[in-house]
Amino acid sequence: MIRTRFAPSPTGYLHLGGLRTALYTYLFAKKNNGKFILRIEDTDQEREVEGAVELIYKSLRQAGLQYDEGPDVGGDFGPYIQTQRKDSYLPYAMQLVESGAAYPCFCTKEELSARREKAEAEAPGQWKYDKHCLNLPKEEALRRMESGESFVIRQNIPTSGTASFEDALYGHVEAPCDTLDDNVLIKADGLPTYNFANVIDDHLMGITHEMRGTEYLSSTPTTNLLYEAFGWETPVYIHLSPVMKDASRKLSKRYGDPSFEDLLAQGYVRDAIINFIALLGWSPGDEREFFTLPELVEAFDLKGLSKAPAIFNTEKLVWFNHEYISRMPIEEYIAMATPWFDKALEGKHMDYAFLATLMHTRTEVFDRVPDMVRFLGELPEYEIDIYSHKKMKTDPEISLKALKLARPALEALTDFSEDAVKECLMALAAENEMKNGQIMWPVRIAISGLASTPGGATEIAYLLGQDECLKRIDIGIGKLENLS
RNA sequence: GGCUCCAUGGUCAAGCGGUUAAGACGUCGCCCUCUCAAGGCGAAAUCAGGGGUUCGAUUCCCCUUGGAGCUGCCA
Repeated sequence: MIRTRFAPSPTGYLHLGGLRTALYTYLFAKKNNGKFILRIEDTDQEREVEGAVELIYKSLRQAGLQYDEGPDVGGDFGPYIQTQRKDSYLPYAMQLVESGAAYPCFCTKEELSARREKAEAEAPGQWKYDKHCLNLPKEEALRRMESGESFVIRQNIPTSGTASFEDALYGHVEAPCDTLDDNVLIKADGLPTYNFANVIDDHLMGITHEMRGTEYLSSTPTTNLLYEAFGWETPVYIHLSPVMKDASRKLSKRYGDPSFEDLLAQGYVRDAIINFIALLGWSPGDEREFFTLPELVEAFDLKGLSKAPAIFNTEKLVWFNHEYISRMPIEEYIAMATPWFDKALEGKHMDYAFLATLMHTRTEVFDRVPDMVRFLGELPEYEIDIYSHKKMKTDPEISLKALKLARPALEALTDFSEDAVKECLMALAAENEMKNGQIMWPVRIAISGLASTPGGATEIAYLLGQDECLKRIDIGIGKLENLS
């Protein structure tokens, strides 16, 4: 039975790189009929952010990545929050101390930094812990530990040879032991470090495949030594390349890059985000590009994972979002768009269902909707030069003529439906031997005040209603008459 | 500095010794059209550089260059 885990630290919101790691971890488990587990790694109490754990639950749920075991859903291998497993780590560390794979260290931070400073002066960048406490007599060490003296437990890395592991993606990775440091396993506060907690918990929770970011690639030979020291079977390692903002920066909150929640709030739809994220660093191997979550489960394969970092390209996300929005049923669109319509048209009566038909295929991201429809609520200021359009063969003079023709014709209409307006305006063009565009363009400009709009003159006229249309046409006529 | 990893168009990427080097986004052009979108058609654009190995390298090896990560009592 395959078991994978997503193990975030509660240090803030779920960023997109984290979301992608969670996604792949979920997909791999589900593809293989395995279990997907959530574990909270909160051993760094200082960095913990209030409410971050709940945010992780919420984001994962919103993303549709339901975990089979986790803090808020239970499971047979709990607790799933590391601080709640606090007491289970030290005995394992002591087991290592017993076998010589680890040792207690009483060096204070002050002593350490003094020695480090001195060493740096002689050989810059060469400092490693000097194994100062390694040779303390065992009895003395135990006595000092029991006396309540502050201590940490360090991993005893061999001074020669190499440490290595096999990665499903990167293959054989090895590092010379003499470049590795005697890492702290148990901190002075009694809590384990990431590297140690991870080994213990993954083993205890029966994790078979360890998927995580490449930032752990170079520390894995070291931690793999721990598995060997315990005599435990190692999981399959699968390191995932990072999601970048540009060629040299990772996506990060510090530079204002959006989180999953931010994207949702901006009006990106969940499935579009997931679809896009899935394809950032993974390829199905064929030319499909639209996937629902179940389809991703079906298609997912480790072989499609990319080793190189992928740059988060917002334009493509926007494209995906547009596609997903265009494909959603109109009812769903209306429901999603209404709050955004309200934002720009508050208080105005308007046929939202009709407006939705215009906006449906024109919506890329919902937060762009208000600016697109605002002109319906209030006629924007505009320059008369937008009445001129070469291809439509219009200029201010023709426009004035068109508006003067359209004004009474529209006023005479008793049915102001879109079809009726269209019929009326088309007839007008024909009667006066004008091109359709020579009527339509000026009318649209007059009633919208914009060079480009969602929908044409007749659709906008219907939405605005007869009175508002005539008012706006009068304004247009006024502007054009003032010209001459 | 040391160690580890990575490298196909602007971006995501297919390719896994012989291809006209897919596809998508974006860009540009044309068509359609009452504007804008949408849609249709088309175009430009990639194997970082240098050595090998081989009959033949985008593909395998080495070096250089560039980038990333680690080098914390952070994860």
